[in-house]
Amino acid sequence: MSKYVDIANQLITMIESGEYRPWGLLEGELYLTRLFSASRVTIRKALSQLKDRGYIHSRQGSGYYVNPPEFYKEQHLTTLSDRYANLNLSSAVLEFNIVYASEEFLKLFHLFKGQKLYHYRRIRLVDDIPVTLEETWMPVSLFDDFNESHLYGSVMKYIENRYHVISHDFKQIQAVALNSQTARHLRKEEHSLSLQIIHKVYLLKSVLAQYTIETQAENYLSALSIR
Amino acid sequence: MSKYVDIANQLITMIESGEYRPWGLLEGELYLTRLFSASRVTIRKALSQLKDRGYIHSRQGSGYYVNPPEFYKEQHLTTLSDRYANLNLSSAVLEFNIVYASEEFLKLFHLFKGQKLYHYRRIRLVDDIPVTLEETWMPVSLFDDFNESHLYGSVMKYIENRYHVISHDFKQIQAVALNSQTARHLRKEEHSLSLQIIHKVYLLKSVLAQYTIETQAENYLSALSIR
DNA sequence: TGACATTTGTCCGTATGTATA
DNA sequence: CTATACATACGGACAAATGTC
Repeated sequence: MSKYVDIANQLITMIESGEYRPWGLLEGELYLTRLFSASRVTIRKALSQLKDRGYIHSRQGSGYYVNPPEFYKEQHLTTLSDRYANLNLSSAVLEFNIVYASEEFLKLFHLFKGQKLYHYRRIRLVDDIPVTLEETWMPVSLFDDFNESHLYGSVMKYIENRYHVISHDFKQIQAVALNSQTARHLRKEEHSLSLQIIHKVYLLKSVLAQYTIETQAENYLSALSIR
Repeated sequence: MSKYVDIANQLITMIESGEYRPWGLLEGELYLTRLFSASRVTIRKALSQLKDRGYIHSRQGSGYYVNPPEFYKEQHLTTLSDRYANLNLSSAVLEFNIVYASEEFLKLFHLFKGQKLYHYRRIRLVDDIPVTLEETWMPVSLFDDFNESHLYGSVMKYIENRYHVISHDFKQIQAVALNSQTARHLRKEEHSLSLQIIHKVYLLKSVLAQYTIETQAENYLSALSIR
């Protein structure tokens, strides 16, 4: 682990422990260089991570300020396992099979006719409350040792361990009305509105490793931009 | 304008002109330091901007790669004026008035009973096609010279010129079904699904300057995360 | 497999610019 | 006006990953 990541994590722990008031002032760069025995460049890199993740913001000539929890705590637009890090995340598998790729998927995954895809649907639960339903397709040719047992953990982590390179996660968000089956799985009313996030997970270059449709139980996501 | 922003803009122009194939290799840091007569730190800062905005990604030991246009061209989750920069953006004002703040708004804006809010609804059009309907509230006490003429340009820019500090834009996204009036304004079918983005724009500390409900005409947004 | 050059990533010290209080 | 604090920029060194011979 690099030094700035380590420092960033320590600062995040401090902030999440409630050590600072929302909108309150964080220690300055000079103080932090001494506290962590690091150069100013390294401290600034750590602080920049905290900015990107919504924990703090800064004003030239003034200082670093701690953001209120809603800016970093809520349903953010990242991967699911990231969103629910440190939480009691589990899975219920609804379906796992191997299918022939349709015309669209052949093109999307750059496969040849007759090649196959893993296909699964699973519910992700936090503290036994359903938060999303995922439907995913992945090329069999890329993952020869993939099986149902992987669905009970993080599939992203499996892909990372397998290839050591996930370059992109491209997401599109859209509004949907839940059909009766999905609503039942997510314990919502039929026809209630929610958000769907379509993920395209790439390995290298244009190699698409996973196509996922993630249907949320809750009808909101949050994001933050800072100057 | 700082040097790295200038370099970043030049690189973006190069990429958008189609000078590179999607997934193709960008020149290396060393080459760019010579091309722009800048230090490696400055080049890296410029490249880091491009990464954050979805234009490129990098791999240690290998190089910088140009992303396909869908990663940066589409409806991204930023401010509207940012999303449609360089486009022919115009406004149609539906309503502009001054109202007493409700209980909720008094609390949200930290106002005292009896204080007032500007309230407006406007349609934003790109090439005369409606893209969003905005409904906004802003405290009169913060903006004594605000009037309807400002609604035909960027209100964000007006706020920035007025106070020189916008610290945060906190956004929440939710799915909605368009009511008949909104659907008509956005030229969509009644009850069609779309996305709503609720913006809270902050000045300094906890000073909320604007609360906006932005209803999109199109039912999608995109985002990108990169390792 | 191993050695090597290349390229990005991390880290340090230092100087100067600029906004804030 | 001045001190403080963040922002930008330079130069240099070494680490780590990659691609190739």
